[in-house]
Amino acid sequence: MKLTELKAIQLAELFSALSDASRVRIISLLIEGEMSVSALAEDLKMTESAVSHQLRGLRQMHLVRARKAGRQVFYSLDDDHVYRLFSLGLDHIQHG
Amino acid sequence: MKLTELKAIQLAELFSALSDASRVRIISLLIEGEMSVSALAEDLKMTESAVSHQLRGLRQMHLVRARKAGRQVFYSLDDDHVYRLFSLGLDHIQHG
DNA sequence: TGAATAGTTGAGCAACTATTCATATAAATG
DNA sequence: CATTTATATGAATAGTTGCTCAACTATTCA
Repeated sequence: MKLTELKAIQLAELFSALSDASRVRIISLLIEGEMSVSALAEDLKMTESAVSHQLRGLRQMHLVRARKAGRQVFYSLDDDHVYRLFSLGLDHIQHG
Repeated sequence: MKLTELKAIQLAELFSALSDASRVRIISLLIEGEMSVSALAEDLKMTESAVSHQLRGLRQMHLVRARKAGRQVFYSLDDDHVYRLFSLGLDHIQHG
């Protein structure tokens, strides 16, 4: 499979979005359903600022989507590719 | 999906292995079949040292496997999870 | 055995990343 | 309007990563 340099970079960027344990845990929570920034922060025992910074990256990669409701922002998974990548990854680390 | 901290770290490490354009291009070449370090280096226009460093990481994550033949070392994909992660990733960046 | 070839490895450095802290914005509340 | 609450953002910093270079190991061949 011959990849253009551009596609290689884009693929690497996609996987980079999942290459940090904090982001992985954020995704794992969002698989259950949408959550606000502060709920994520509390659950993950991270500051809201740190969570917000990470969500920004995930948003830019179109892995999560934001819905504003009053002063809260609820995040959810943007499409099911994310969930499938996640499951495949789990398969690999479990019996790999 | 509630993840243990350990699994979150392992998942992040797996995706980290694919989070660099050089490694992505290495994988994309190995999808076609096994290749020696120097063949990879030539194809990717990287030094053999740089390729070798990257292959080490991929080996440690069990994404590639090494077969020694004389003084050459041929690398190939370790299992089909890699290919499937790769394809899903491509799906995402193409119509995501 | 000695020279050449294929690959690995460790140190060092530049570039990047994740977090914290302080500050800013925006919406609800009094 | 002023205050509080929820989130976002920029700068600073500590830690990580990917490359190069030099040195090393292992194998082949003369």
